[in-house]
Amino acid sequence: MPRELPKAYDPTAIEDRWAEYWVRERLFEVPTPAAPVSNPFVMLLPPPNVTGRLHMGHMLNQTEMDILTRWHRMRGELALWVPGTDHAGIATQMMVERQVAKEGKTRQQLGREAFVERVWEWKREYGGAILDQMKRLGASVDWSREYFTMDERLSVAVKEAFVRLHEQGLIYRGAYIVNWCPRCQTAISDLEVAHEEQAGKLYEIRYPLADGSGSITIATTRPETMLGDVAVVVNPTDARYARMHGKKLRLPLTAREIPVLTDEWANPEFGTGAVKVTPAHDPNDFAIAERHKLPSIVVMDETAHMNDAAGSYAGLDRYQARKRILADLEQQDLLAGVKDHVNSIGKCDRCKTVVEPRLSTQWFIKIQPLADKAIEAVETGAIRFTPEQYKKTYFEWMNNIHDWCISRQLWWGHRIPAWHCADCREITVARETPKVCAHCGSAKLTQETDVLDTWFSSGLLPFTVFGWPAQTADLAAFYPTQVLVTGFDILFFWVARMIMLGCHFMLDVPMPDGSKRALADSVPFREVYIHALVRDADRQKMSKTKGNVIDPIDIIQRFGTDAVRFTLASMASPGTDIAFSEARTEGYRAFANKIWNAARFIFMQMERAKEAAVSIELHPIQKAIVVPGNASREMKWILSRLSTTALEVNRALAGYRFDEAANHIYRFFWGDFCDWYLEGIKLYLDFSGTAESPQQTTAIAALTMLLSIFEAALRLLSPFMPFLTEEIWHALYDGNPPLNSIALANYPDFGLSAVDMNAEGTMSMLHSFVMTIRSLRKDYKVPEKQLVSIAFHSHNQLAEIFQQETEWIKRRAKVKAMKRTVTLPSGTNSRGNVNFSIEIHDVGQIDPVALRERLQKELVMYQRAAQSSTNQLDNSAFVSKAPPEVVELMRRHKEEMTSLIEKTRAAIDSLDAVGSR
RNA sequence: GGGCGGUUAGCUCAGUUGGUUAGAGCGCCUGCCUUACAAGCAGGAAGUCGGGGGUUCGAGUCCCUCACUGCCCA
Repeated sequence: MPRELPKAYDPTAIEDRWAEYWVRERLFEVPTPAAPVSNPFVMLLPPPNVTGRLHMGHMLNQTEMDILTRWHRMRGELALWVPGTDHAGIATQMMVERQVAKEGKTRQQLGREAFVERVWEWKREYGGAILDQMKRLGASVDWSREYFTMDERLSVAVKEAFVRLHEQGLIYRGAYIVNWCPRCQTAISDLEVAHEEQAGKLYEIRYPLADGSGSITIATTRPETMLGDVAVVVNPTDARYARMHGKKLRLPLTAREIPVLTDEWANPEFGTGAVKVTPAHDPNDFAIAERHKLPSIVVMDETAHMNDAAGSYAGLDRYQARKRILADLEQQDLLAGVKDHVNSIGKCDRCKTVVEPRLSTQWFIKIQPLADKAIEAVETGAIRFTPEQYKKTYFEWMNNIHDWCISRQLWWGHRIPAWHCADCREITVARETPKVCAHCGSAKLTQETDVLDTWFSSGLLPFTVFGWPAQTADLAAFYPTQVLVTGFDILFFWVARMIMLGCHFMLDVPMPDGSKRALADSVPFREVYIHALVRDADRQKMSKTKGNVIDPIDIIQRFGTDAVRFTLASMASPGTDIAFSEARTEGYRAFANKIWNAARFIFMQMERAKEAAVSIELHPIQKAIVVPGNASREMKWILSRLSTTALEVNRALAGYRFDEAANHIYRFFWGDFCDWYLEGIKLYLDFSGTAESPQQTTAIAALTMLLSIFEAALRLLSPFMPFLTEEIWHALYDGNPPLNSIALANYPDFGLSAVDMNAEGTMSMLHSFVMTIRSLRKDYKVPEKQLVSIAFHSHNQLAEIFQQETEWIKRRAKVKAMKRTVTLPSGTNSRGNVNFSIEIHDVGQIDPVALRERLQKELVMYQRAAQSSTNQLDNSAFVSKAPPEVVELMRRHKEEMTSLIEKTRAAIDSLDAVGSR
């Protein structure tokens, strides 16, 4: 006996239980296959920051991945989804620094070792929060393979990757201008800088010639950097300054003299045409200085305060210094002008502090050789993007790529495996801590203090999680992964870098059979699916400052995980951001409730059967549903609808059309299964007859089919609503299912042969027959419960079907008597289409004005449609050029319109006749 | 400045290679507590597909152009 279900669907009562069950039963763990598996479905979870909390973006991302994984798993493929977290260098360090600050200490006071230990403590305590939230979403990941980017095994791999790149000459160290965040006190990569337009000023400053023969006026947006000026450049073609080439200028506020040089960079159109050169604090100036072999003078420290090189301004922060410098210049009458100017300033992605371009010694990856392979991988189709347009964005970036600054002045992260020699000043890069300097043999070695950019380690994940650099069985079985599902915001940060690093390192790893690996098999994943951003219902980007952040856990508690998952899936159409609406989620909770109640109804019928001592055989997870020889029209129809839906869902999911898949299932479940099938079947579920009476035989057949269809439909829905379907599925088997989980059952896919177009066509005719009667009833104000008599006219074949289904029609349309007429109904109280006409009797009071108005409107619409098809058919070009089936379709359409016009006219006429009586 | 999108019902969005009367959910209107479900049932209203031009027998769909709007990169 199936378990009793509560009357109302309550997700909170079931979801925690199953979420916990799936993890406890280790249902989704995938051991290393003993033998090679063809086309396994392998996917990596984009690791959330270990400091993170689950947000809607994660939920969308994880819902999509879970649907894919569950779908592939149910299709019988090996499906492995690997979860993990990212150590998130800056973010995590910041968090723990704040914690330490509450104790009145700084990380410097603690010292590096003690501080890093504190971070580990923090991670052990709180680091699992986001993955716990993920468990609540029902994500079917393999928890036994959970990774953390700072794990020992992954750290070894990071070290190995660094050393190899260094050996290959692809990592270099040098003093260059980098983006420096004065708050985080570390270098950051170009990608971590967000540029913003801001209203600023353009200051014009006079630099007097040293020989007293005049001055040059330069224009700058950052006067405080002038203390580090080493030259002024003008365009060689700029006649205004021709006489000054090579002369010396006296740099105001300092005791230094700097030359006037010529350089193409100076734009005569911009400002005054003369540009100050501050190589240590501007990337363009740095390039100019390189061309002219100029020195660099750093005038600020790591915190963007002026340093000793800034003379009397030392100690001021950069904005105070600017004020003071401007005041001093003005006092000396050297400030020639101030103009409004919109300039673009770079801010640190993480803390929004204005980035200070700064000359410092950093580690870089020579990126071009890696980028070349990464471009080729996408060009040759070894990696496919969905939506395809992102390919362009990818190429755009890849083709204009710059070397990647990978060193960070942080303590939390993978420390660079390089050692500085105190004696010869050379650097030794090594896998293991070296005893002596590789260059001079000295033992005075100290390890590099910098750590690696977090994205360096995460870029390696697709192979390091499977054991690289060792040639493990996992790596052989699972690399490359199948797909990466992610948002466009980390396309460059992570996706592009995984492609570059994957292609680079994996190309050297032989295939499982020992043969050489091609580029197409070196890629980290074969497909990239990029999803949209989740916005609020007003399409605003969610942000803490705006206060419009929707907390997924909160929304889950109100509507259930299944409803939220379904909302996200149904709105996830590629390339369009999701405006997350609660109204929509409410609608899908109603959908879940609908299915819940369908289950209750079905269980009641099972109960009734049991009471009548009838045993129904429940066929589990069968590949195909067998239609009995004497199957009813409705049975054939619902099976066909299920098959069609399964076909469409499978096709949609293969193309990442989660929205289409979800909508097909929704329409099937509610529109076909509940509205028609479940209502119609009530007619046949009469178990009161004696054993083996026709009545009971029919009932058994009907219930058996009902159960098969419902069970299969649950499987179809399961990847989208795993909790609800798991609950009902277990109840269906009275808590004793053939498998531990519906998620392990196979996914419905009955093939094209199971589609019965004839049955679908006939049923839709019957449906429109019933709907026409209902519509007439409403038009003629027949009370809801009152039965009516009808007369109908139709061509022979269809009329026979209507007659065969008399009982069904009577019940569905509240009809007491149904009569077939040989001729068309006279027109009174009648409606119809090209296939049939129906006249109802026992009508109530009508609103002739409103009805007439509506009929008149319909008439106009039909006439317009008829006219347009007549025009087309009269056009010889159309008839000769359009495909014959289109022409034929148009003919039929015209016929149909003509018939509708006639019938609508007749209805109007009869209405007028009634009115005039 | 360079690049990529979007504009379809009151709202949020679908609309495959051009082809009948452009669809869905929510909302709205009307009537129903029909014993699975009022988180429901039944019926209904609602769009000159951003403007203009072009290609075509035929354009929401292809091309040009304008307007508005979003994002990415510099």
